[in-house]
Amino acid sequence: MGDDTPKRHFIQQIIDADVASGKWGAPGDGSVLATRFPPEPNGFLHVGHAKSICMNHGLAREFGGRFVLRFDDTNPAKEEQRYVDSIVRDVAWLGARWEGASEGDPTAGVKFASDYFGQMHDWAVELIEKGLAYVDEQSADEIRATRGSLKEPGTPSPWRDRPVAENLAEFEAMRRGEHADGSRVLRAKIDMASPNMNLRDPVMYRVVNAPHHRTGDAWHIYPMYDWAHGLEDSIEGITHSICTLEFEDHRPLYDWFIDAINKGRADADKIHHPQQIEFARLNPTYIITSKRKLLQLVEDGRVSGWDDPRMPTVSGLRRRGYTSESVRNFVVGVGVTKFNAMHDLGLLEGALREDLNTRAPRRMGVLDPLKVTITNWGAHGDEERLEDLEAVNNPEDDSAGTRTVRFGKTIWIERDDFMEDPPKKFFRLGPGREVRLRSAFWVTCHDSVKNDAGEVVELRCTYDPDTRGGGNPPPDAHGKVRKVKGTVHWVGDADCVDAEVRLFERLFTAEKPGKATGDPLDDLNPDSLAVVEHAKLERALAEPTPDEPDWPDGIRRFQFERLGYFCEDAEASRAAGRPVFNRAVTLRDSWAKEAKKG
RNA sequence: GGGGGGAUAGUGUAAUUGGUAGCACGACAGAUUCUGAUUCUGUUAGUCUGAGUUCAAGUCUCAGUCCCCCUACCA
Repeated sequence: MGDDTPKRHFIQQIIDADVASGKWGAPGDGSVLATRFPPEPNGFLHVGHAKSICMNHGLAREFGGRFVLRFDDTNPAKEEQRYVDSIVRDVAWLGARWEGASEGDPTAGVKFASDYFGQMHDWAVELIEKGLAYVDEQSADEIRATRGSLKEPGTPSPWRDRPVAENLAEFEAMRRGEHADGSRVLRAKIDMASPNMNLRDPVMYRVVNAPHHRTGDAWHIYPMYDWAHGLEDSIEGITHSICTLEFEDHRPLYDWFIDAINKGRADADKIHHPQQIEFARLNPTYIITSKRKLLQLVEDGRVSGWDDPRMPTVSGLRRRGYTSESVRNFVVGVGVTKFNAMHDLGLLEGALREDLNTRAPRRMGVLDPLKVTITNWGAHGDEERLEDLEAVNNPEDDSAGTRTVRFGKTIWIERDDFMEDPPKKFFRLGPGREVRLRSAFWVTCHDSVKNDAGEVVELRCTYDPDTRGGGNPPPDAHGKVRKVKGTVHWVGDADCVDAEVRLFERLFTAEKPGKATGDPLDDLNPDSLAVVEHAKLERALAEPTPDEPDWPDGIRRFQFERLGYFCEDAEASRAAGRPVFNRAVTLRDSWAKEAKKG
């Protein structure tokens, strides 16, 4: 305590003890550790999966062990190749390198449960032969009805005690596709009276006469999760099979199946028995992670797709401008426990700001442009004159260098940065007030021009040539130095590009979407997307410049000074034929807080 | 009238397994600042309840309370 020993979460502590005792190999040899990420290819990955990926991969890396990426593709009805492709891409983007990964081939080394169907089938036959499994001909409804309830035991199936030979023959018929979907299942013979529902003769195989995205029509039976999962782990030599809390009740079954296979075998022939460990899933505020609800958002057109920048999907976060580093920092910061927590979404946003603050080049952009005419510019007949000024790219990183911004008679500032009748604490432009234009000059507002509707459409200001570069002017005759309270961003009219900027807010207005009515969609934020059609950005933003960092994912990210962090939406830019930027997150804004107080 | 898990400042997470309850985020106040950003400093606030064991309990015992999960041929 008080020292800098790293905090070890409970799973690390379990592994520490296992490595020390040599549970899986020689004592002290961490290379025997093996973890896995086992997604079902039936949807897109979201932040919650990111936690699992980072933890499993991080553990393997920390101990020098193995990390396996394995698809749990045991249900052909719901699974598709396109999900495999997106998941592989997302896992790689998050920075997790799985065993067998290679630069050239995205799916190199990726494992599939379907590759083990043959082995699983043989083991199932073994259980039948041991009298530990039987083919049940009851319908799904009958099975459900006879399973009992939480407080009452179930009743045994009439098929429970049929002869081994018959079971073998029936199972073989199922496999060959001689039975209709739903007509038969293979069940483990455990205990219909168990207080743990999972042990009431769970289904191991069901008949599905449908093509599988990888095995085609080779199979007519498909294994259930409980039967398959531990076997997949066993085959791959997984030592610590880490899953979420709701599988705690399944652990006895996980162990039962492996023990059943090992029953009667000599020690040398026993299959590997991994340890299942459960942890609490990630549960950020203002977010939903239900695949069903996420799908509904997409299908109802509430968002533009799975990768809409407002979506909590990995692809959404990526398009929003999140870095994989920030996502990783967020999930490790949240910790690993068995407590059902609520994670403040502000932590995710903060992780992004923290990362981008040090890395993102600064640029200037005006979202809601207000014209400013410098009335004393060109007082000697050179009104067209433009002046190049040097602006620092990143005050947090000297190596980021500087760039040139071009100043002239007409410039644009943010409409918010002017008030006709400003309160005392407003440090920006107002009648008679002086501010600094970032990296440029100090200007004083003398006059504003209104349109017929009474809206201010132009500011007429003078500039002070002695403040070139933005620095303080020389002291006056009495040695007094003029001060200015505020600095505002701007773009020069002669040196800006027209762009579309998309501003995102949280997708939901409630901390726990759906808490009030049961339907998260009732808490949708109607203002989660605001499109700025005509922002004016400094020219450097239009095309990549050599002074920009090499982002590993190729996504250009910037801080628009005083506004927030933005990334280029390359796809949308191409489609629009002009730059399109997405706002990832705003800067912290203590003025907005102050202004709200009144 | 079942089974499985969990409870430490507002939020999240530690506490050498019985020995000074710490960290991060937030909030608040101040300093610095060519971004009302960043950075820095300070303040704030906690062991679910009640008994018990002990010199000493977040930690051990007992009894409660509250929360989450479990009745798919999904994973």
